[in-house]
Amino acid sequence: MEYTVQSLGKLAGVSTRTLRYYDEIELLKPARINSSGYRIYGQAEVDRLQQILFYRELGVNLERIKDIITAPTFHGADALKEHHVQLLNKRAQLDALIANVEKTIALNEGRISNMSNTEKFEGFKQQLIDENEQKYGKEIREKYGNEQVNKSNHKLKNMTQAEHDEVTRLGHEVTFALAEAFKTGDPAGEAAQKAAELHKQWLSYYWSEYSKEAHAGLAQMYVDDERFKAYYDDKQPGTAQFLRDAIRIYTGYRE
Amino acid sequence: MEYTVQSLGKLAGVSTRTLRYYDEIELLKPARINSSGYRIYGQAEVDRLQQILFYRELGVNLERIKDIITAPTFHGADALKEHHVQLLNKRAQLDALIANVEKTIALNEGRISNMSNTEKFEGFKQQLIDENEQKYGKEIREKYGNEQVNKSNHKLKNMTQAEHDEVTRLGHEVTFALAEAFKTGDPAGEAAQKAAELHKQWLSYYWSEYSKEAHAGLAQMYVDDERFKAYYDDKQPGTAQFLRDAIRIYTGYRE
DNA sequence: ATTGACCTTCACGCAACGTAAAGCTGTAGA
DNA sequence: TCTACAGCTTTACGTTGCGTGAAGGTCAAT
Repeated sequence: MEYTVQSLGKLAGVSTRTLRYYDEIELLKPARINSSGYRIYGQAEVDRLQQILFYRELGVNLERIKDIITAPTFHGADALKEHHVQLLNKRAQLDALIANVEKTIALNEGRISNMSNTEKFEGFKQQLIDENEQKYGKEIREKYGNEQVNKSNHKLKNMTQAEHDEVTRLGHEVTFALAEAFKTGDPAGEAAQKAAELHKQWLSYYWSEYSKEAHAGLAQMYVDDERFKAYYDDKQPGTAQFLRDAIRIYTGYRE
Repeated sequence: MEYTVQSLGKLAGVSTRTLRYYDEIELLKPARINSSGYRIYGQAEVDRLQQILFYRELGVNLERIKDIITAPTFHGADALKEHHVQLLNKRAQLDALIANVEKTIALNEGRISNMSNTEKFEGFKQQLIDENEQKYGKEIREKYGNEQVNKSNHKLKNMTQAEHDEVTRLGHEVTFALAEAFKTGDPAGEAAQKAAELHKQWLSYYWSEYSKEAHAGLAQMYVDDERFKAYYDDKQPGTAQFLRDAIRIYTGYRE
């Protein structure tokens, strides 16, 4: 089956402008251009568009979608499983929001007597910030100084929902890549270095400025600090140390 | 309890920039400005912000949110119930999307053998309907009752491609016949009555059950509502009113 | 008295399209 | 064969909802 802009748009529920735009930014090129200059799409493009829309639904920006699905390492089947996890997350968040609106209605009707202002905004954002601050904030401050953490908080505070989703997604990617790399056993190998790279990207959402030294220092902290260690070693003991080694090599700070 | 931009932002999970922007567009003004020019928000603003975020979550644009919640007819409690309905809809859509991704995974793994291209976009398409809902749904509901709109959505969702093509074709026919009839200037004439008849046929694709009263009511809405009026008056001003008159005669509801 | 985290007002930037404008193509009907 | 008219093209400016400095005032603590 072949599609023109209009028929594909109708099928997928997007505008023709959107398809032309996706062509323009090289996110989704038509299979071919016919003799009259019309864009003609085939089955491969239909499937690719589906993938694109999954990512878009999760709030990933188009530039990153392009990077992801054009990467040589991209594996459609894995991506779908990741979508599945993310969509379940999203549904959990939606459930929280529904609980919120139900509670607010109950409050209005006098069926319950009080509701804190904090509760009134539950479900709009994941409460990653507070959790992080409570669990690790204090000790990180003590050991590694206030400055970095403050800056980190500043960025987190001003993060949009989309960015927040993005950083969560990146976090999952790091975990996944790290688990894969761990199997190879080689922290200098390609897989491990890719994981370190992803970790840097993830980190740059928390730090206003990146430095290799700080990155390496953090990696050491992952090993020193029991909680961080537990987090990374959760499924595979030794992962925290493996990550530290990979990052040391990545940053060039080997001692 | 009083809040500054930052504390309110933190509470609600929005950036300080967002709050200043909402002030700028008069969507959410602070309760007062203190002696140093700082924005100070109180409880009323907290509650209003919650309402705003509910609407925003549902994809309503800020201009419309402003119109809705500043309208003299606005009733917070009713709005919350509407949010509840909409959020449940959204969850249903999300479930459809999750079903989609699960089915796609099953297809990839060979557990099922086929999946139509239409199915591959299920759960995305639903969004289009939601958007329509948000744009027009609420006002139509308010004015003309809930039932009709719900039924309309249901039919639209379950339409096959062929039916969809047919309804589109019929829509064009209506437009064409109406333009022809308009030239005669006579809403009781043969041409105009033919157009009204076509309009009824077209309508029956959206409504599960036709009634003359509802038909006449809709025709009146075409004149009352600016968006619909603009649609029909696009090429020939006065067409909306002409159609209403023709339908009134056709249905016998001359009031 | 100096940090440093608050706050303020401009003002430009950006993603992801929407929306004409101006013109070519393909085919169904007079 | 001519004429509509939907449907395709490119070009280009407009819009929404903020992000992101810059330049500077405020407040509490050191």
